[in-house]
Amino acid sequence: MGIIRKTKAVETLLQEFSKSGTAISAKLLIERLKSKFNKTTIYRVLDKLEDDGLLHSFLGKDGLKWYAKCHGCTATEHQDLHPHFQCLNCGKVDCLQVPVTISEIPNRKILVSQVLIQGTCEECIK
Amino acid sequence: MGIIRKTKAVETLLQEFSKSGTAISAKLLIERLKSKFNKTTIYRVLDKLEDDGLLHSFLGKDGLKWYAKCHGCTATEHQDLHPHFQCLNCGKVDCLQVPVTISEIPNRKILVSQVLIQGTCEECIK
DNA sequence: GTTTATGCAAATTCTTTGCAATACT
DNA sequence: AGTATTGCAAAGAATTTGCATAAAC
Repeated sequence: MGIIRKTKAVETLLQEFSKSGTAISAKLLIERLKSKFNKTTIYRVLDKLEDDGLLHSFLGKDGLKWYAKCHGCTATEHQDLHPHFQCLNCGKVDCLQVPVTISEIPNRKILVSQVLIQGTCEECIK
Repeated sequence: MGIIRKTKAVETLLQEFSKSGTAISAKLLIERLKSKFNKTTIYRVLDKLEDDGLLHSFLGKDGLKWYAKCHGCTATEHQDLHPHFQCLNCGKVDCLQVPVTISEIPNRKILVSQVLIQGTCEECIK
């Protein structure tokens, strides 16, 4: 909630997502930016960016929290439900734009759906 | 791997899954069975049951490991990829039998897919 | 100047490991 | 008897919290 201040940590993290295009785990970001920012800061900024609809998160089978850029989300509604693909060989997580169809479920209201597909990625399949 | 001994812990855990029909988190099982078994035992038995194709696991958005009974899996292949539904109100996780369609992804080999749908469950929607 | 973000250390939470004791076949 | 399982305590790993300092608006 609230306004996002354009601090160094916020800008740096947003840059990481812009230049990568894939999902990135909190752990990886902490490792990558440990000379510049404290891990607590990274966790807090990621959390805030998610709150404000700039990132969305999901848990990989590795138990780590992964973040990716949202496309068309707002602070109140996370619409960007694209599936994620995690390579079981190299661990990389990509955002996919393939459609996932989930039929209506009687008596239940669907708010969010999280699809994690696992397999072998483009690089590792070679 | 190896033969599953029908120990009390194994039998008790399998019973929990039989009588519930829903997915159950390791944490909940530990809480529920803490007078009978050590948490280490519960983690280890769940792990073994998964290895042997009797249970499968996934991570909820809560960061907890959830387990559910497999249908038609073997120790070598986990075929039971039904989606899970987690109620954001009461936290309960159900196994659903609705179909999920994921189209082929070029240059990638799909091995596993995990679908977690979140929303409001039958009870909480009333 | 006031509010919000940051860094550090410590605490939390879930899960795993080592090892001696116990139970299973 | 021999092997796998169990319990307990301690270790691990990721994340969160409290609080004083620093930066943003």
